[in-house]
Order: sequence, then structure tokens, then C-alpha cells
Amino acid sequence: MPGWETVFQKVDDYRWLIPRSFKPEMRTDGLLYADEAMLPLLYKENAHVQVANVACLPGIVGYSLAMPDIHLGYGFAIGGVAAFDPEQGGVISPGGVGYDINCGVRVLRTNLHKDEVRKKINDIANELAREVPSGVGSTGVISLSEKEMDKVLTEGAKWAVKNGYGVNDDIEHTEANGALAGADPSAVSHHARERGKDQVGTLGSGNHFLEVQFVEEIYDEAAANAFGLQKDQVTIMVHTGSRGFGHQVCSDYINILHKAVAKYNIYLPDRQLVCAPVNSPEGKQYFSAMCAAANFAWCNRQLIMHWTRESFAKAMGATPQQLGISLIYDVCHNIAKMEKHKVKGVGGSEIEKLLCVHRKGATRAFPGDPVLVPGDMGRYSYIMVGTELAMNETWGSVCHGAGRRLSRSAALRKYNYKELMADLDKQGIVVRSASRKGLVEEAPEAYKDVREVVDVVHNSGLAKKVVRLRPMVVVKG
DNA sequence: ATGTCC
Repeated sequence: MPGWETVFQKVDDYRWLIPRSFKPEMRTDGLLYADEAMLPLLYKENAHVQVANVACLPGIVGYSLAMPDIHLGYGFAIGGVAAFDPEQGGVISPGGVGYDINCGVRVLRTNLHKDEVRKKINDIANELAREVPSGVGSTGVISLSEKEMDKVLTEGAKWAVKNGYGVNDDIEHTEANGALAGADPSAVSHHARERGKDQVGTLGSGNHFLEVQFVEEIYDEAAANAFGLQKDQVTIMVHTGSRGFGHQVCSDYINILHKAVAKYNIYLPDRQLVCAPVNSPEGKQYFSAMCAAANFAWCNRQLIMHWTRESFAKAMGATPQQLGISLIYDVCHNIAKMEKHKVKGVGGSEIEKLLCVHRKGATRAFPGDPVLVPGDMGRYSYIMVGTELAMNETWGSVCHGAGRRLSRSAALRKYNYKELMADLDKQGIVVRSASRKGLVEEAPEAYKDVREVVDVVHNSGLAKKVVRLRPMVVVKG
């Protein structure tokens, strides 16, 4: 049985090529960012095959890219990045975005020191668990009418702020200002709207979380300062997406686009890569629906931020203004966006082109922007900063998290609730979970060490480490 | 990720 050495060609310590010769239908090479120790595992689970499959799709520009947290996903690997040129028959694919459209991370700063929060830690945990609904199928306090749903789908986080759930500064620190212009509510099914109408402002389940954290380590003083961060300062991180709404949009369009694949005679190495030309009516319709789901998710995270502010204020006996709770950044890691990027034109000259950039389990990392990389609930998360190199190599994209080491079922076999809670308690981490089973599935040891993923990104130069954040309170579904 | 199967 040949090993990874037969597939990956070393470019340097952090870059590995999957050459076109791997599969005859590949239109371009794959490029994986990883250290050598990561290669056997991802080779064993065939994640590289999914990277090669994406390289077979029409209109792909540059490499089929893979981040160090790559693992198997629906069609496209999670941790995959690929750009397509609409003028060259380039495609858009629901599998290249993922079921949780605009799954993303929001991080807030406070002016609180970790010792102040430590004194009130149980009150804070209780308030957060009470104010922010979580768990499978969880519903919130807002029930959207048809008309209000339309507004959420076009205005995103701005709808929340307009209705008193936040301030304009929050919008200014959200990717795309919390709303993509391409959204069309009429492209979304009645079914998706029904599933979503009571779910806005809810955390969900699985790896989604709300954490109170503190700045444990600073790697880059200047960047930390620019983000308003110093050692031992308390931050709050929210990781969630578009809930059942985005899931339904994805399901609907996987079905719809199967017909488009036949109609436009697109060769697929894997049926899960179902897609349509960006410029086709079907492709445009998916894009409009996907933008609507992205806006739903930004509204969701904005509402959760608002209730987080209120929870903190109540628990600390102060106003949100006194606590200085403000948004550092909100960035998505599951999306396809139309972005202008530099590409090589005829004769090697550089030109700017509008591309459809798929980021599936990959975070946008534009120069100077914060890059939010959650880890697991027992160890740490990171804030990085984007660089010019990422613009040149990965369409301004990097990793999105740790990735699982054990399956959910394996985690359930290996760990139990009582021991897990005792272990987290020993580390001073207070947990509120809607489901015991759900929590055990999320045991820290079920995840890879996010430090290794972040170090590959840092050492390759795609993004730079700014701070490491240590959890204090974990709220999970 | 997900009304963890329409």
C-alpha cells in the first residue's frame, strides 16, 4: 500500500503539491499547507482526493487549496479554498460552502481583567446560559413574521441593530458590514423560512459555542494593541452559523443543482460536487439564496452578542458601556464570495478579476484584518492577523480551527461527562451545556491541537499570530 | 453542521 510520499511533492516545510498527474481530469494542481507530521492522517482519510476532485471543476483559477485543518467534508474537504472565474465557465457549488452557510466567529473585547470576572464567574455563566438559547433545534425569543424574515435576509446584522440589538460600531466591525448585497429572499424555500423563523438568536449544537476567555499570551504587541487587546483582558467568543435555515438552503440547492450539472454537461468526479456555472440562472439563484442565509447568520451572531452584553451587565452590576464590551471582529469561514483578486493574465502580466472564492472551513484573512481561529473548550483559541502573502497565495484565506481527532462516537466511548466536568473544573473552566452527550462529544481531547494548525499558518507567512485566548466560561448546545 | 431519517 503506497503511502503519502507517492502523492505529496514537497515545496517547502509548509507547502505540499498534489500534482495534476494524480488524477487525469485535474485542471490544476492541488496545494496543501501542512507540516510533514500531518500528512499520514489526511492521506489515510483521503482528504487529498477531495482536493484533487475540486481541481477537476470548470473554471478553477490557481491551485485547489487546502489548509492545515483539512478533513473530509461533503464533496469539498473542510479546510478547502478554491476560486472560479465566471468568464471561463467557473462554477459555484453548495458543497464548496458547506451545510452551515456563514458559520463564523465573532470576538468581543471587554475592559475587564480576568480576576474581576473570576469573582462573578458563576453568575456570568448562569446569565449567559439563560439569555442565549442553545441546543439541537433550539428556538429563541424572536419569532420572525414573513415580512421581518425578508428584512433579516437582506439586512443581516443591520436588521438586529435597527431593532435595538446592538450599535452601529458592531456593524462596522463585521465582515461585509454584516450583510451581503446579493441576497434575494425569493430564492429561499418556504421550508427554510419555516425552519429559521424561531431560530434567529440561538447558538445551536455541535462545535458551536459561546466562551468567556482571557488573553493568555501576546505574540505581536503592535497588532494586539491595534485590536485593543492586552494580557489578562477578558474577551468573549461566539461560534455559530445559520442554524436550520442555512442547512435547509443547502439541502434545497443540492437537489436543484443536480439538474444543472446535466444541463451544462459538467463532469463531476464525485456527485457531491454538484454545482452550476456562476453566470447561469441556477448558479445565480443559489448565490442569492446563499447570501440570504449568510445574512441570517450575521443577524444571529449580532443578536447573541446583544444578549451577551446584557448578561454581563447584569452579572457584573454595571452597564455594557461601563464594561466596554465592543466588537473586535466577526468573520465567516463557510461561504462563496465574489471578490476581485490579482491573477496572471495572458503573457504573465497581472490583472484584476472578479472571482467566486469558495471558503469551506477556511477564514478570510485580508491584510491587517483579525483572523479568528477557535480551538477546543479546554485549551485555547487564537486571534491572528492577515498578510499580503495570503492575498497572493490563497485569495486571502487561512485555516478555521482545530479539526476533530476522534469521531463523535469514539469520543463518547472514551470520555464521560463527570470526568470531563471535573477536569475542566480543575482548570477553572465553568461549563453550561444543554446536552451532556453533546458536551462529551466535544471533549478537548476529541480535537487536534489548534496550536499545530496555527503554527503552520504562521510559519508559512499566510497570517501572523497575535494573541492566544484561554477559556473561562463555556456555553454549549 | 442539522427537527443527527421524509
